[in-house]
Amino acid sequence: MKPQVDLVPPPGDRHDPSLIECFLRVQPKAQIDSARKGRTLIQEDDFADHSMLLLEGWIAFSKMLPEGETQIIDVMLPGDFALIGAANAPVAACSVEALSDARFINIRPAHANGPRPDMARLRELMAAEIVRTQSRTSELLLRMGRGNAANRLAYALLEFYVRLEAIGLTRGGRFTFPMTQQKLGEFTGLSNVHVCRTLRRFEREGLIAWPTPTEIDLRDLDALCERSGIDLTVFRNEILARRTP
Amino acid sequence: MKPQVDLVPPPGDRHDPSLIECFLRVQPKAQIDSARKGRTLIQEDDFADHSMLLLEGWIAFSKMLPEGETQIIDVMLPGDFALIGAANAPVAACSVEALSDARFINIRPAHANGPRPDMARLRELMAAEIVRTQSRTSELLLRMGRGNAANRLAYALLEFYVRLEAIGLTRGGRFTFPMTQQKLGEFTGLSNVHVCRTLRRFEREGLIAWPTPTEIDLRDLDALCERSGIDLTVFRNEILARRTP
DNA sequence: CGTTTCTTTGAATGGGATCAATACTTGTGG
DNA sequence: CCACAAGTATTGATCCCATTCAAAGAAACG
Repeated sequence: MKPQVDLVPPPGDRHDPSLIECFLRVQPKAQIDSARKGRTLIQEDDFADHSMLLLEGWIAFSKMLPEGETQIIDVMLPGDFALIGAANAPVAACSVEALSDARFINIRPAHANGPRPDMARLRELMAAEIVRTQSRTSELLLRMGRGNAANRLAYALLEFYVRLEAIGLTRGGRFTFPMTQQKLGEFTGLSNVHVCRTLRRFEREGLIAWPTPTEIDLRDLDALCERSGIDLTVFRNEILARRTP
Repeated sequence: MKPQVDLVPPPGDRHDPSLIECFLRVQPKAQIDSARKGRTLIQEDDFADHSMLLLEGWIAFSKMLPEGETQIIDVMLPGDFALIGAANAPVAACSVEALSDARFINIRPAHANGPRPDMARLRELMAAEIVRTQSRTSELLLRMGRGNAANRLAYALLEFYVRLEAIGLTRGGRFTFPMTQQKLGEFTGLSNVHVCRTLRRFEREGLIAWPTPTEIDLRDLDALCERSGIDLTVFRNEILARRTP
């Protein structure tokens, strides 16, 4: 696995420190955990009062109806922060599962709520990450309630693309995509069958391509934006960290 | 309008201070704003770096697709706290609209991030509120992706009931309900027509009743739980503040 | 008391689910 | 290295839930 240094820009680079940098400065001895693909880290309704910082890999938050129907609520990508529980709300709303091999840090409540100025700075960055998580979930919920299959899938693909591009994990419109069509259906609220149909249509229309089984290539961003009802500039402004305020 | 004292339990009552009490202790001179029913307080994509504390009334957070289709993301009830933006993420993901006459306080970022212990306590309560908001949104998203009309509507009604009961705004299964069927459709991702049909079916089956046009009465909580796939005990534990940890 | 907004009900349409069958991958152990 | 199993992708056929369109009551409101 790659070292976490990937997420830390070279010194001298003029930028706001990332949440990870900031946290590691506050808690230099934080323990780094890892999980293999498919591993469930937390079960819905389990006790949990902590947060999570993802260093590497993809992680899904999901919920299930009594009959077993599953919905993925959010996907964490490298560098992301997520509130799972809090001291006064110590119940995990979602199950947490590794969609790929992953490395992460668990943040205990006491690790961020102290009086020191560097912790205050850390909290600012955490608050911003929470706002962006809420933005993503809102966009997804909007399309779950009001969009059709093409709208939802175009949105999902663009969301992954924009977020991965911001951390340098794309080449052109191409990126590693570790989700099966089943999982993509759980994210978009569609059956695996209809995910397949809709993606094949996108492919026939030249919107996307599958260069390898584990990669995807967005070939027509404008068309995908149009289908998903997204304005890329506005969208980036909403869900990406701004490095130079 | 009622005084904010409604939300502050009588002295001598053994309990954890609510977020509102805690905030008013930290910022006693905070300005209280009010808005009439139907008023839009914030527009999607507007600048916003603050949070909101609702003292009285119902407030909706919503998003819109380019064609105008609207989805309500979350509804705030009296006593609720919501993160709208942050210093490092100063964009509102949602529009904010008063569903009834409402009174609220805007919380600036600097008002909660200081080193004082009472602010640390306030942040603990804020973090818990954010976790519960995420829980609600996750439950809604789950049903938006995987539930049918009956499931979604039963969930929505139960969510309002459980939250209102916790703050003493119900009598039996009965409570004031200021949303039109149109708005309820925007919350559950259904057309107003289908909301009407499904609610009438609930009524015929004895699950609910409309004692007055602005009130609703949940007459069979067990049946509503079964339709929505909710276990009331677990659900309360997830979305309600615990007053005696 | 007229006007707007909201609710209610019917009929027709359609998008996506489900069921089913076949290929294609990937991984495992003999 | 191959045989087999398990998971994943693809495509067709059918069905059903919810949308849309339409029109008429009912309630709220100035």
